[in-house]
Amino acid sequence: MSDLTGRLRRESRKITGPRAAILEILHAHPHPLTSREILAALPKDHCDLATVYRSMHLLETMGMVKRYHFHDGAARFELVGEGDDGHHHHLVCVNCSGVVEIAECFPDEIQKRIAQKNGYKNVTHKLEFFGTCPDCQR
Amino acid sequence: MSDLTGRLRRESRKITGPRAAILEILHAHPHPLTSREILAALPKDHCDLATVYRSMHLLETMGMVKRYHFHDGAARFELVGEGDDGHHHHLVCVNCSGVVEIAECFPDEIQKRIAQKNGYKNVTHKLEFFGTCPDCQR
DNA sequence: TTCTTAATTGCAAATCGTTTGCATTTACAA
DNA sequence: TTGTAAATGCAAACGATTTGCAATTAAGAA
Ligand SMILES: [Mn+2]
Ligand SMILES: [Mn+2]
Ligand SMILES: [Zn+2]
Ligand SMILES: [Zn+2]
Repeated sequence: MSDLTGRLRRESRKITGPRAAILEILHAHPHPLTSREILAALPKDHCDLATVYRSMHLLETMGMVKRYHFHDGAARFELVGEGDDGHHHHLVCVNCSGVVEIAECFPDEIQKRIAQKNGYKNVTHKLEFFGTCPDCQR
Repeated sequence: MSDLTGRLRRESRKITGPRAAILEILHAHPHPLTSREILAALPKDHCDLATVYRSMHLLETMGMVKRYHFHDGAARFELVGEGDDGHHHHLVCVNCSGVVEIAECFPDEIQKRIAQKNGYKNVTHKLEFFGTCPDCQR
């Protein structure tokens, strides 16, 4: 947690109450959360939704959180470890929205081939899996 | 094109001016288009944006178009061939938004393994590649 | 510790993509 | 030709996100 605030300080950003609280929430949650969910999880409902949005934007540009998009329109955020680049994928239940973290990734050789074949540089990917979780299969 | 109207008729949906025009546009464009882009491409600007949205919704539930999400918030649509299920992916330039159609797909064995390991059924995936296209590399 | 100031916040209004209610029009089968 | 369900236009409603602005505050300097 102190390493998180350290990263903020290093870029001359203030360590404010809302930010510390948001980082706590993200730290305590293993899965992507929407800005609204973060706000709801915040103790004492003490900051504005706009502040959550602004915080997520800042943390994202600092590489401290990753943004994900599942089936609904809302963005979801997950904390990224200090060294880690945070790249990974999810398996989402189309019925209950339950999320499973996935270790597998798109094969790098294939991605390299795609990049080269089309002359694109710095190619990355967004990949999410969708299906029906055990609980939702009747 | 007649097979498209046929699919509409088969479900007792009317073949209206706007719908025919929208199908023309989609047929003429090889890449995903936003509702707004479709409206702009429409001859004589003759239908309402709400009608485009309603049409895309209908065509999607009929399996005639596929919906995609790239980096911005807008949904994009592509026509699906009659027999085809339309599943495929794109390589999008993060600078100019140029799109390349990609033939490669996420390896099925790995997806099966992911599904089985987590007890999920009917697992599918959404996968898009992002990078810098040749023109945007200076 | 107090001062100074740029960074941050709350609040409300604005934006953007998308949806919806409703009165009016229209495709098309009988 | 006619009856009727389906489709449309228009404007208002929506949900997520952004932004302008005046008031507040963290944190380095003095
Ligand atoms: Mn995750
Ligand atoms: Mn395509
Ligand atoms: Zn990956
Ligand atoms: Zn695929």
